[in-house]
Parts: sequence; structure tokens; C-alpha cells
Amino acid sequence: MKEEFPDYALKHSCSHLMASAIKELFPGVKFAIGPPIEDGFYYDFGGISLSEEDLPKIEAKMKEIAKKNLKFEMAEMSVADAKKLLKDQPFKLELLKDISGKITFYKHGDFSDLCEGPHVRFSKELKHFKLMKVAGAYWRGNEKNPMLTRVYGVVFKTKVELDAYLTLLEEAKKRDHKKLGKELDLFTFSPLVGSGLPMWTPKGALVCHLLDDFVWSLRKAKGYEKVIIPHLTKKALYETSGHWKKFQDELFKISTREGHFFVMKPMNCPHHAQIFARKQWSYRELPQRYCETTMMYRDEQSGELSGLSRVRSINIDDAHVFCRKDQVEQEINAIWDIINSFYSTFGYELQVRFSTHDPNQFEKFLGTPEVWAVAEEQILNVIKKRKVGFIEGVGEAAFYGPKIDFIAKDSLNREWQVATIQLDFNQPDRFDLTYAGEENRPERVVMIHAAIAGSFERFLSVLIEHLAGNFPTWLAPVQVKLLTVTDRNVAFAEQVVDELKKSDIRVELDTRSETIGRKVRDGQLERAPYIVTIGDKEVTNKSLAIRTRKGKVTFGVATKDFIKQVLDEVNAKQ
RNA sequence: GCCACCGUAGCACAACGGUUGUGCACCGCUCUUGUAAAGCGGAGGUUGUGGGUUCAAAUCCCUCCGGUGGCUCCA
Repeated sequence: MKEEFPDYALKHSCSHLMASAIKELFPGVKFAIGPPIEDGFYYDFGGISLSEEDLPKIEAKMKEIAKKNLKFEMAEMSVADAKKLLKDQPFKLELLKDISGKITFYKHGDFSDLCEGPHVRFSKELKHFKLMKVAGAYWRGNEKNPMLTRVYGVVFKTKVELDAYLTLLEEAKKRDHKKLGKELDLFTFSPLVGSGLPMWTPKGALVCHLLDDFVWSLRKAKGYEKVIIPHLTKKALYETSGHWKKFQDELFKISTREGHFFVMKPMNCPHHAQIFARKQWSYRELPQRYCETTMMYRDEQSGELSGLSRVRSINIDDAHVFCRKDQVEQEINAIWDIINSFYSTFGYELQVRFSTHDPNQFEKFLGTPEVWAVAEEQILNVIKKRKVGFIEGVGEAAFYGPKIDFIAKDSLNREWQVATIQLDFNQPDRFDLTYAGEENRPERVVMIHAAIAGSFERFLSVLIEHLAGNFPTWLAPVQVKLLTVTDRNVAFAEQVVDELKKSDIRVELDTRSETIGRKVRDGQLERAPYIVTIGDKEVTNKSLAIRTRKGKVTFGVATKDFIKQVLDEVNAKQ
């Protein structure tokens, strides 16, 4: 009996209830599976095609059935009886073959389903549910199998919980980075450029550069150096690295007029490895730490693309450390410190995942079990020494090495995988990367992959939604929106603009012939951290009226005090 | 790539076989204002693309392009 989620029986029973409703409405339906999931439940159906418009009808039927207060009853059965009962249900018959223990059915009313339970006792307990969406899903999750129709739903014990869930979804929708990106004028797409190829507007590009500068300032302190690589390479590079074999379908390919064959780079490690390989190294010269914010390109399947979350041109703050085995721990710790500084700035709490290879699917990974064991143990040691809680992700490793993944919880309690530290003993082997050791014998280097923000596209999609567009002052594209009350105030306002600009404060002046209420509203919608109003009073007193994003207004502030306040905030990265 | 849905002005939406419309934004004029939307006027669309059905297509059917939610994938 597995109960991996809260309200397991409730969710599972609701999926049975939905299946029974669908059977009444669409008698020819073939049932696949209908498990509870963390967010609710779903059921996969074959033989029918549904659209979102069918959901209210199904929901109504579910309510009707639930009201009859049917009892959920378990029945144990022989294989022969089960086969008879499921003779019209090809998917269920297939499932039956895999069951080794006792075969149980759960029944409510006329509806009976192959199922190991548990369930609620009576259908009356299923009150606060809602069907959410229709989706396609492959039978048994394999894309070679037929596509089934999946219906997702949620169910809660109380109406309060259901309403809270729906409110959260609405809030998430308001914060959707695709919507805010347009409203705040941060990025755009063009059908002429193509799917999954975002372009950053002046404001969005500014945000990217500020983030990048921040990451660089943290890295610089740890001894990193910037490098630059071309965005194309011969495919030979990836044949050597092992990427070609594994990812060739996802590479953009280019042939030259002379008949040579190039690919757009889908990652940067092999290039950085070639920079390292340019000369002989002494053990004294390690680690070499190369970093670079650069674009990479992956030919993702069209259906996987989504806003900035998944794109084909990926701007990443990538870094690779080439070090000795005995330096691995200090280097991982240095990266970990950077990650902590970076993410805490935005108020994220990070959860740690130790991502290892899956010994049962070793063909997915490079190298030998011995090498993996060493790498994984080394990572585990670092995690243990830092005394942080962590979860283990078996099979979540990169194909060349184990990782520490960092998972951030956002302001809506959603979890996102963000930064990652990857240990790599395999690419140094494949590229034969060595240094001269103390005994003057060639020794193998260890490579550590370390992105901090990761893909800026993805990072910003997560950050925009986390902050609801309210970037902290240091990151806000417009830090101060300056408003004039009447045309008489423009001259002084322009003086203030000059002063702010001299202090590198990003300011925009609004002198439109609009009401002050209107200009404040527009400034608020732009999410400017400060809205400064200049009317006759301010001109006379040579002072400012400062309004914060939260709506608090302070009159009579001296310009230099305001500048100090903004700069203090920027320097503290608050 | 697969399943479902969607594409009408810069944005949000309406019209659902019979003359494309509303609000905001934009341009012009008036107003000169005190902390979340001033008033009037104007311009802007061969309804994503190409084809088909029809007396008639934004509306129905097909192709392609683009998007959304899932599935598969994710170095």
C-alpha cells in the first residue's frame, strides 16, 4: 500500500469517481491508469477524445454520482475472473499481466476498477473537487505507445483548501513571466526569428547585464578568469567529448560552402577544455578557473518550448574549473558560497539535491563504475561537511558526472531547480587533460562545471514570477520615476534628473500633461522602486516627495539624502 | 515530435456564415492638476499564412507559421 502524498485515498477515490462519470457519458471509453499525484489526480483514457469544454459536463456527472453516497468496496479476485471482468479493457489487461500479488478491485455503484487502494469509505466524502485540464499522455509514458487522453483534477477535504488552491493558481497567472515580460517590456519573440529564440529589449538586457555583473563580482573574488569562445565548432569536438553520440539530434547543424560540417555549440565545457589543453600545466598553476557568459543553442522539440522557461538560444553564466583531485573540495565549497550569496540576495531558500548515476541504467552514463564511485563519494563528503540537509536524486546525474543541484522555493512555494555544481572525471579523460605533478609525472585533472544563475532566460522566468516583477532597487531597470505636477516644475525636475544620473541612478522623467494620480499609477505599474513627485512645493523648498513601491509617501526629502538612500540600497543589493 | 485548445489594431477582448467593433495604448487639441486611470477629436485591421467549401468566410474544412496546457525529452 503506497501513500506517498497527503490525501492519497481522497485523490485516488476522486479519480475513480471521474472514471465512473466518464464511463456513463462515453460508454466506449478504455481505461488506462488513474493515480493520485502530489497536486491532485489524473486518469488516462483511450478510445475517446475530450476537450476542455467537456470538463463541466463530466464534473456535473461526478457530483451527481458522489451524492448517491455509494460505498467504495474492495473485492479480491482470481486472475481468470479479473480477465473476464476486464475483457473490453485492453490497457487494464496489460496491467493485469504485471501483477504478481493478489488482485483487488475497488467498486462504487456499477463502476469497478482494478486497483490496490486505499479509498475513502463513501463517495459523499468527495465534495470539493475540480477538473483542471485535458492533456495528451503516452500509454506507460513511452512515446512509441499510443497517445491517451489524460484529465487532471484536484480534490480537497474542505472548500477552504480548494479555494486557496484556485486563488494560488490565479496569483501565479498574474505573475506569469510571459505576461509580465510584455507589460514590463523586458523581452520579445518574433515569428520571423523563430520559436524559442527570445530577444531582450533595452530594459531586459539591462537586467541580464546587472545579474551577470553580480555573478562576475562574486566569481572574481574566488579567482575566476573570463574567457571567450566561438559559437560554432567542428562536430569532432563533440565526438571526442561524447556529446555527439548522446545529443546529436538536438544540435543545430551547419555546412560550409567548402563542404565542412559544423554545429552550433550546445554547451561550453568542451571549448573550455580546449582552452585548458593549450599548454602544459604545473601542479602549482592549478586550479585554472574559466568563466564566460555566452549563448548556446539546442534544437529542442517544438512542443517543449515555453516562454523563457525553455528556449533554443540559451544565455548562460558558465564556468569550468580545472583542478587537482586534492583541490576539488575547496573549489566546490567556493562555488557553493557563491551560489548562497547569489540566491539569498533574492530571498530564495535553497534545498540541496545530491544527483547520482543510476547503476541500473549505466549505459546512459560515461566512464566506469569505479570513477563514478570516487566522484560521488567526494561530493557526498563536501555535502556532509557543510552539515546541510539534502535529498538524493538517483539517476539525476549529468551523463559525465554526479552533481549537486540547488532547488529554490519561490514566493508561491513552487520549487525550481536552479544552480548546479557538477563533478566531471570523464571529459578530462576523453580530452586527455593533464598537469605535471610533484613527481613530474602527468596527472589527470578534474573538471568542475559551475553555473550560478544558469540560463538567464530560465533564471529570469523564475525570478520575475518570484518577485511579481518587483525587482530590487539594484536590479530594477528604472529605479526612480520622476513626476512633475505642472509644467512650472519641469526645470527643477530636469535638474534633479541630472543629479541622479550623475550618481548612476536610473531615472525616467514623466512630464506628460496628465493628472498626478495617473502618473503615479503608471509608475507603479512599471514597478519603479521609487516614484518622486515634484510640484510647486518641492520647487520652492528644493526638496522631493518620495513614494515607495508600497505606497508610502515622504515629503520634504533633500535630493542628496535620497541619492544616498538609493545608492546604499544598491550597494547592499537589497 | 505527439494529444487538446488557441491566433481579430501595439495590448486586452467582442462579433461565431451576411458592412469587423469596444476599452487601453498611440497622434492632435483642451486642461496645469498633489500620490493607482482628466475631457474631446483622430489615425490604425485585405481577422497569422496559403489553399478549399459557399451566392457570401474572421466564422466551416485542409497546409504551413506562431502560441498555451500536458506527454516525451532536458548536457
